[in-house]
Amino acid sequence: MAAAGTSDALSLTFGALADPTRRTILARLSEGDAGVSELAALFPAISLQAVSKHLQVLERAGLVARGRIARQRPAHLRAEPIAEASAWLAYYRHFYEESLDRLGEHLARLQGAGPAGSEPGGS
Amino acid sequence: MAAAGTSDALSLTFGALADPTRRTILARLSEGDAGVSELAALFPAISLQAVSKHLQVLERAGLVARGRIARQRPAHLRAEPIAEASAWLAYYRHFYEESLDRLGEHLARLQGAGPAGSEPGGS
DNA sequence: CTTATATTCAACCCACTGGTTGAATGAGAT
DNA sequence: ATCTCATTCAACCAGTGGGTTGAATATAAG
Repeated sequence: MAAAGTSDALSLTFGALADPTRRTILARLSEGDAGVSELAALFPAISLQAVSKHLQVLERAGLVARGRIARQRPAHLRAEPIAEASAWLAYYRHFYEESLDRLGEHLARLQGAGPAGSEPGGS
Repeated sequence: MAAAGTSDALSLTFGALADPTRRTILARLSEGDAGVSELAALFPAISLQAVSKHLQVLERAGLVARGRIARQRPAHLRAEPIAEASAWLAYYRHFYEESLDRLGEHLARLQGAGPAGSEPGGS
């Protein structure tokens, strides 16, 4: 069902973001463009082809654009869909801001413990 | 292959958000708690059981908590995972803010001005 | 032209997802 | 106890998703 290619932009974006490998790819891309092999080197456990597929998912969601330099097809981060997702989430902001008032400690944990390893935060 | 129940919180959250039906449920819940039948009434096209399953997905992601009032199990919005997702996305904020503000920044630089940048404000 | 590099295509596997229907459970109402 | 409403469980189906391997397609370099 769901007609296979008919998902809306938000669903594509959240769907693309729902995978740790892809989030790591985006984090890497946030530090500069990179080709498939270069990205694949970050994931010794999975094949180059799998990374290529991840890139295609990100591309379909509009989160990366691909160029062509020599025989490479470097991926470039596009943040527009992230902005859209962010805007969608922002609607719920007052809910968690409310709970932040009551649960300051929990907030500290959310922001401090944060995404392990692969996630952004470095540099 | 992801070991079935081993996804991290962020993946569960984004995964739960990647479905329009579930996003609609959350939107409805943002206006007040509701039971399954009440929520199912919003989706004449799909069965009550399907809605119940969606609720379970949202629950697994921590986006809703369930209570018990009479013979109903009202769903209640929990925004903490949204806050986490928001925090993750926030890392990429400067990318889209940059493109929105690129012209302004460029002008500021030409004038030798300091940290001009327009206040993010909204979001 | 041949070879090496970078990436994609194709076929396949299996787990998970979104949906269905039908039966089972839980808890008020009578 | 029985009936009824609200919800979940169970079995099933088709489609998708993440992964694999092997072959194919550019493009650069010798």
